[in-house]
Amino acid sequence: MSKDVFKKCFLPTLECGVAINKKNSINALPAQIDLPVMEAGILEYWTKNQVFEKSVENRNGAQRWSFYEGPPTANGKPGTHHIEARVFKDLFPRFQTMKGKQVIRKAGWDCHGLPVEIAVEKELGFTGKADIEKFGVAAFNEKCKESVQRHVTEFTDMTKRMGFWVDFDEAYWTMSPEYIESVWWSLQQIWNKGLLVQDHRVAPYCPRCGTGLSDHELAQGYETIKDPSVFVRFPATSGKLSELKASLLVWTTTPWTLVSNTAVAVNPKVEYQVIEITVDDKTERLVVAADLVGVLGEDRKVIATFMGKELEHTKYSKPFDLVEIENSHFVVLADYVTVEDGTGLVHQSPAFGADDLEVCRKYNLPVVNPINPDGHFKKEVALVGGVFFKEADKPLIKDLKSRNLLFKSLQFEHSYPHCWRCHTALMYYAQPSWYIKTTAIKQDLLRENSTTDWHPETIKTGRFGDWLNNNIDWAVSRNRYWGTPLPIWRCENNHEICVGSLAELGKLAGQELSKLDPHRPFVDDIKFNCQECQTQMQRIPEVIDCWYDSGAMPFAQWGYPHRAGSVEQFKAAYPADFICEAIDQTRGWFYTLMTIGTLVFDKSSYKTVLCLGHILDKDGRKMSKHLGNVLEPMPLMNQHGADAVRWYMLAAGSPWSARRVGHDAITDVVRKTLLTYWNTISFFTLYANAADFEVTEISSDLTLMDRWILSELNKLIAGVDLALENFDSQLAGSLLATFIDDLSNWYVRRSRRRFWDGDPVALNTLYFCLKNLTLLLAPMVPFISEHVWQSLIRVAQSNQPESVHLADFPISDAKRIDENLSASVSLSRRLVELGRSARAESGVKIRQPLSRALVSASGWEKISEEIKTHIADELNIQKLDGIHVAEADLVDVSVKANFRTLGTKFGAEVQDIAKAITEADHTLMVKHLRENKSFEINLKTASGKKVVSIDIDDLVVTETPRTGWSVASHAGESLALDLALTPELIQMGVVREVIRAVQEERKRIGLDISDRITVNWNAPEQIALAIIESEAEISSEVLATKMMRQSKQSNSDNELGLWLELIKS
RNA sequence: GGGCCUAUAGCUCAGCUUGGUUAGAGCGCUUCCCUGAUAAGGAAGAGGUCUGUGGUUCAAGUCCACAUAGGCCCA
Repeated sequence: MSKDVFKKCFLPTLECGVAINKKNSINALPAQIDLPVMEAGILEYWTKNQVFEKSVENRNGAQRWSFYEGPPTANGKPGTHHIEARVFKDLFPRFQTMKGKQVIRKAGWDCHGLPVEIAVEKELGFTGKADIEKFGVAAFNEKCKESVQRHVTEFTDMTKRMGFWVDFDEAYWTMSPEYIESVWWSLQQIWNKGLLVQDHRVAPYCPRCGTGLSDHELAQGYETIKDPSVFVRFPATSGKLSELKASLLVWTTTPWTLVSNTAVAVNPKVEYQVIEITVDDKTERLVVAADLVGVLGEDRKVIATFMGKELEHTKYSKPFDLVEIENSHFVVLADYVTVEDGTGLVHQSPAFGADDLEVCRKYNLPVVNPINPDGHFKKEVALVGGVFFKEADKPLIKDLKSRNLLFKSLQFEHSYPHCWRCHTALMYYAQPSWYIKTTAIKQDLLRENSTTDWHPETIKTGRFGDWLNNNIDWAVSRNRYWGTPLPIWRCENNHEICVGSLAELGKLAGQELSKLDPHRPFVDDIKFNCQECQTQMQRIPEVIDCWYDSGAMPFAQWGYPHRAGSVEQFKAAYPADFICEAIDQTRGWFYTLMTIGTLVFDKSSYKTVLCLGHILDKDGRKMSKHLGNVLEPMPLMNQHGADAVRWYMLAAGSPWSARRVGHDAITDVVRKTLLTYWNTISFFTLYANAADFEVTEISSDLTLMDRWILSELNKLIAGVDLALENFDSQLAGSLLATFIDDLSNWYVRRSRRRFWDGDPVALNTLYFCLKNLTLLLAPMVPFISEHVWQSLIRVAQSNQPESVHLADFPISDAKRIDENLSASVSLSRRLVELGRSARAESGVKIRQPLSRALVSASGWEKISEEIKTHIADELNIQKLDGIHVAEADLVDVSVKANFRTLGTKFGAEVQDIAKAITEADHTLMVKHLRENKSFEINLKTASGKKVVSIDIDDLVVTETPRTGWSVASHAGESLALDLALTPELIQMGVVREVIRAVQEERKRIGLDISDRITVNWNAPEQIALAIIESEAEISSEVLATKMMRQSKQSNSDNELGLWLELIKS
């Protein structure tokens, strides 16, 4: 069907909400469906009727289920990974809404930060901060703002297309003045607690560009280079090491940092040895970790052994005397020191190493930095003054050698970060920076994490728990332009004040500032006098980490506490019942959200978190522009349909494990599940239309098949509900797919005749199943379920809600669940499979009736006559019997040990028992067991003879007739077909062939399923006799009012030699 | 370099919590069958060193250790 045709038959139904045909009965829906076209219509319907808005309003006064939208950074085009998170962010709010909760969904946009700045710099062709300053901060920030707005449009389009319901009109923007004010307020709270402080921080820094680099920039610029690696002697000058005349042996790959050497770190728990070696007749003593003495060569002697902690405060003579460093040069203890490479003694230069800085700070050691921000040693430094840091290695090594301090020098190949813009080797460089002292609230964070519900659970104590346990203070300031300005003003005498709102700032400055753009450079222009010393205060230059912005969204999205009504809005939604992002957010948003919540409110911002795995390309690699394997979301949805993509993300794999995405994979799941569902809908409408079906209560005279499918349906409702409560969309998906298969390929298949006959009970049962199935599918595949709701459910029941998404989630009726029936039907389906297998094996077509089959299976006795009829009918067999009716000596019995039961009973003896069972006379053993319930086995064991008793459950028994039968068996169940044919059976086979031929002809010439016909026919004599004899049966099957043999007509070339002509009567 | 996650059929994935002797599903492939849901459905077959190596156990895809590869985060 073409898309245009489809639109025609689809849209009118939607427009008026009722069927087009005048009887107000159900329309037959086409068997094919074009998902993308259908979805366009649904999107229109939702917008026009404000269905999303209504789904929220409908739950006014209901229990709140709070969802926080993690704002995407609008610094580029949305990718397929953005769909992934958004599918899950949509599913659970829809589900909870249907369950009766109110779920307010506020969109959000993360606007600030280096990623945006870099994108703009690229656009403008900038290479560094100097270009930005030249261009002007105001103009640059304006460009950033424009860039954000441009990309937000693309995100909005994608989000709407995929059916993610979120409120864009009320979206929060982290760059809006009221958002920034709210962030300021929270920073002031933290400031007031004394947890926002300025400190030195060692960060990767490009000396050429004059700027620090973010981690994400760092990751782009690793290059493999060769560096010198030197082992240097630091002679001890105090304590036992000095008495032993030993030198500390220190290893480093950055000799240039030795100029500012401040201390040597050892691990307190590692064993160190004083080793005496002799090289070229010179004997010396060196200190290295016991595990690393290998670096000293083979010829060595242990003089003394110390634990690292015993060496603390041992003084040594410093390697260079080029800069002044007071109260320093002794051994310090640090847990991070390892014995994996080097010597186990680590040179400390706090200006150039984050670990070094942290360790030295504990010992109150000074931070000395002999290098200018341009990467060159300060002019006044002897030997290397004015030299670029990387160039200083050579002269320094030469100098060490001349003073006999160099023990060994090698070349060392490793990957080292370079500036991704100019390829200059980066320095780790100490810069003043603002910190939030998160280490001070570490215990609170661990407490909050312990009550957080993580999915999957391993993250809680694993990745996230580890991260919290190793928590370091949050370096929150950035020396950049496009970000929330840090609201701290400082005077000449270093008095500082942290401002919490524009009103407060206005008061301080004595001017009306409520309309001030709080961004740079405007905010930098606000100056006022210090209240303590009256000198001028001006804002410090830094902006804050954009991760703080997004982590502040629980309150900042409402403009809390400044905006009117924000206090109530915040309280009603804090903490969130649900947040959901991919795993890379453990140290990102998951962390900042919990940390800011705990800092400001002493309570984490979320109760439950779903942590998704990443999606990968079809070859298992991550998607990146660099590799060119990115799947664009819009074309993906326009090709397969948003529902198809959604179903794939939700159901084809676990939410929390990484998954591959490719076109073929999506096509597969759609064909299998969504189209089967649609086909069943289409099948139903075909017969409901023909029968003028009307919905009624579930009838009391249900058939066994009806009771079975209703039992399965109620199990499904309970199962899907539980799975979705546990955020396990894969389980929900597989339960739904199994039910769709049960419904389509067993219930409908086995009940076809009832549908042909327009049986209202069957139609009503199927309708009830489809309606509930549609409700269950609605949160996962909102488009096709809405389409079915509009074109079937609301047509059949005009009193139903105007959208499936305004309906309530079904409630499972435990009274309708019948586990015994379920087990029986399940067995019957396995037996049918065996029967088909036996048919295929023997080459006797199913169209050829057979007289009898024998069944051997546990549970067979409990199977009702009605189910037996279904098996017989499906296999075209006249009579089914249990194997017990056969003469015992005609039956083969084979027996295998059931290890599961035997193993638990007998443990280690199980192998001997299994052997004894195999060797026993199976026929006798089974006979004995059936009569006496137990059977004794004589075992020969190492310790002598032993008798053990087994029962029938310890065996897997397979019984099969010995001769003249076609047998199929599996796992202890078997079915045997009696292949003997009689003339009567053969004639019945012929009749079936004829009926099939007529039906095929009916379809070929395009008759409607209810058209009555006259059949003109001819056939060879033997076939003709059979036809004449069974004329009544054939007529009724093919809706013939008359059957007339036309003996003059010649035989056709079909298998029977049958000639047919059908005339519509 | 460290931590965590993943590895099962040609492809996409279940199964592992709670070990049981013939490891499943769908798609794809081959050969058949069925025929008023028919561009659907069914059966059989080919296709698996359950990444590898050790260990625990009567028994390991499943539990443990190590290794390899990929992913994520951190250095």
